[in-house]
Amino acid sequence: MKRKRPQPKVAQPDWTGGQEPGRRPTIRDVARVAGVAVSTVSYVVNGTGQVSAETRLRVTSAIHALSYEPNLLARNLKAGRAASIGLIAPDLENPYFVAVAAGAQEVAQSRDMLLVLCTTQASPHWESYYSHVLRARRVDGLIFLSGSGVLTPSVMDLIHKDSVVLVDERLPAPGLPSVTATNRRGARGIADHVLEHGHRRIGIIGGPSSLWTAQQRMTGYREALASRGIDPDTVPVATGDYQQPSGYEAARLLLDRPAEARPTALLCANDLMAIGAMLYCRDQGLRVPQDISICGFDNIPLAALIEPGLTSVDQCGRSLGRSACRLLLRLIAPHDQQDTDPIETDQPTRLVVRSSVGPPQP
Amino acid sequence: MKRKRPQPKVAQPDWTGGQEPGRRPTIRDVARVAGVAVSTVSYVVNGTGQVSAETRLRVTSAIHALSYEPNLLARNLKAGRAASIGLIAPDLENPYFVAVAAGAQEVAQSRDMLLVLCTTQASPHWESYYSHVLRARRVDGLIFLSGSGVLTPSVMDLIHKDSVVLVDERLPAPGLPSVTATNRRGARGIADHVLEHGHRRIGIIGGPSSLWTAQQRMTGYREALASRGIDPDTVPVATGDYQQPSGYEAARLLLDRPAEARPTALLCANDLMAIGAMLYCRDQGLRVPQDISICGFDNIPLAALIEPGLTSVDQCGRSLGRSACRLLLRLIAPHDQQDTDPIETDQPTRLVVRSSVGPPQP
DNA sequence: GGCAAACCTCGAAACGGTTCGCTGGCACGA
DNA sequence: TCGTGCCAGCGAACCGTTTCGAGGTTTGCC
Repeated sequence: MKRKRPQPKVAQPDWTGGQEPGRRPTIRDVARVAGVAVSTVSYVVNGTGQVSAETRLRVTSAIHALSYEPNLLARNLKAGRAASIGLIAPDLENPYFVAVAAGAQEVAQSRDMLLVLCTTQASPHWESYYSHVLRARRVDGLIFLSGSGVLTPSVMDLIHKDSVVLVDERLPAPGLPSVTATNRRGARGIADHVLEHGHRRIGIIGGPSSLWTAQQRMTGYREALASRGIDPDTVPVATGDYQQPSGYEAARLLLDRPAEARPTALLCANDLMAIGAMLYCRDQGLRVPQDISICGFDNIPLAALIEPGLTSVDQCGRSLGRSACRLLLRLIAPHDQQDTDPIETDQPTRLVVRSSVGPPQP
Repeated sequence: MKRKRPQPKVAQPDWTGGQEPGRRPTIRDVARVAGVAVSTVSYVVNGTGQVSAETRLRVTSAIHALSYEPNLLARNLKAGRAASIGLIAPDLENPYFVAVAAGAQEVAQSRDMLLVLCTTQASPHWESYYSHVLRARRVDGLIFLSGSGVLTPSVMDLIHKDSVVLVDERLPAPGLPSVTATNRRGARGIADHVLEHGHRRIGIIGGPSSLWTAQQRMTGYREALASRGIDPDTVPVATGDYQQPSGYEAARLLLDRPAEARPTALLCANDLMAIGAMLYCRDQGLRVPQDISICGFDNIPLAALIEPGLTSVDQCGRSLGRSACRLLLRLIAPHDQQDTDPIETDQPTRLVVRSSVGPPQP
């Protein structure tokens, strides 16, 4: 059904008439019904330009009559931006990531932006895939939570060209927008807390060593150990992937030995792994904290509910997500101050003491 | 900086030259560099049309030279669809919603679709807002999890006109695509399980009565009670909002009375409220399940980790999300069978027995 | 009365793709 | 030699907006 441009537009049936059911009214239909030019309708819709009260009325009533809604795809094409931001995160199993997403969505919502959610299973393949797709879609910006820690050149390239805010990642080359918590200080603090109870045989369950957060937390632990005269290099370490099952396995690795050689405390690089470790202890009949002390990191809601309550380090994911999104929006639209505000943000962490850490068995 | 159409395009600097830093290459730039028509480039990019090997090579190398990426906004405008689906959910605090989202994203990812995540705080205002915005953005379809239960006429209207899959909602007027679990049967099953332990004084913590799931679960509870000769109308009921604090408050309402008048078991319409109730019991020194039995619904991961383990009804949110997304995609692109497959799906639920339910105190 | 400044309104060129229909050239067979 | 048909490639319309420049009408002021 092609029209070969007959008389300009007059031959068209008056929209109110033969509907062509599937079609949705466009600005042109509105213009025709209202008897004005397309541009005038646009001015009315956007509140830009000068339009007399009478014309405005005609247009608005035409809009209602047709129940016209502007096509945002077209508007965005014209504007060159999709009015949405992308969030790239490893998964939604980890409540911490969910909290970050919730924070970002909260800010996006308040700014009439849409949030596109992409999960990568911590694989570089999906990370790079979504980076490109979102870029091609002209999202206004990206919030990037890497689960793999490998920032491929193509991703890095993109980070330089586009508005990207890194969360939980601070590159050696500084100057890239990023939002993190004070992981190292937090880790050092909780390790101090454990050591203050008198533990000397410590075990560490670390995160994926390619991840910045894991490195930082490990550094914090080692600083605390060294400051108490324990050589960090003698401390047994198992590495997990920040997910619960890996905590269980890591605990088995560290604890499956005679009691007198066994660590009396486990420093876990995140809560999910700490909970995995607690589950292992439960299965083995080891009591927490009497037989073994355990601490985590992140302070996910679960930490408060599990028995015993898990001592952890709070880094409010939601607020991190909010900060990331706000920073991103500032990068996109540098309304006022832009070089006054820092481009990197460190959010303080807070030790949350519950009951999973106690003095070692005499 | 307007050009007033001088010589058609020749005056333009050869793209490789003066870059205009911000600009990104378009299909026209590629065409110019490759020395072919725009349409030819399009054919190469999409693999449609007939293009000789030699020309194809010229085009692809131009594409690489410019590192051209097609503008998906433009493509989508032309196609009239955004190649993405919207997910409208109350919030991300409830792990059940997160599971649904994860399932939907999983399917979307496998189909090269983007997932737009919108949270509504269970308010009709945001529900209607996002319905319209997503429609205006020409998303291909919507997955709708209502938190308010009030489907305003404008939302209903949209549901009829667009591809929308309702989750956890079954309208009186059938024929609307929807995905649910067998809430009523599940509720009846878990109530039976509790009653089999010999409880006679029961309390119910219900969900928001405007919600279909809450109604269904309540009906299931009442059926179970009636079948054991307990008049459901005599059973004390408190209504929460499916969130944890409301469970705490509801438990206070139901349990704050002398032991001999107190329910010995609490049927909670979801896990979050059940956990709230457990927290209240913990604060009051009531032991679960010795002093009081508690059960939930949803079987969120927390249910397995809290002490004591929460007996619940599993409705795999992730799989519900997957089904919803698959159904949606089928509605959008009815490739083969379309009326053979049902448009409404009931996913079976499963009773998960843990240790929060026991016999009443003698 | 004349002129400038507002004030409205309109037409048309973008934005960056896809796709339809057409054409020029070539190989083929009669 | 001349159709015929096919293949590659081209040009232009179109998707639904925004926005610029220009034109026509009032209005205000001297």
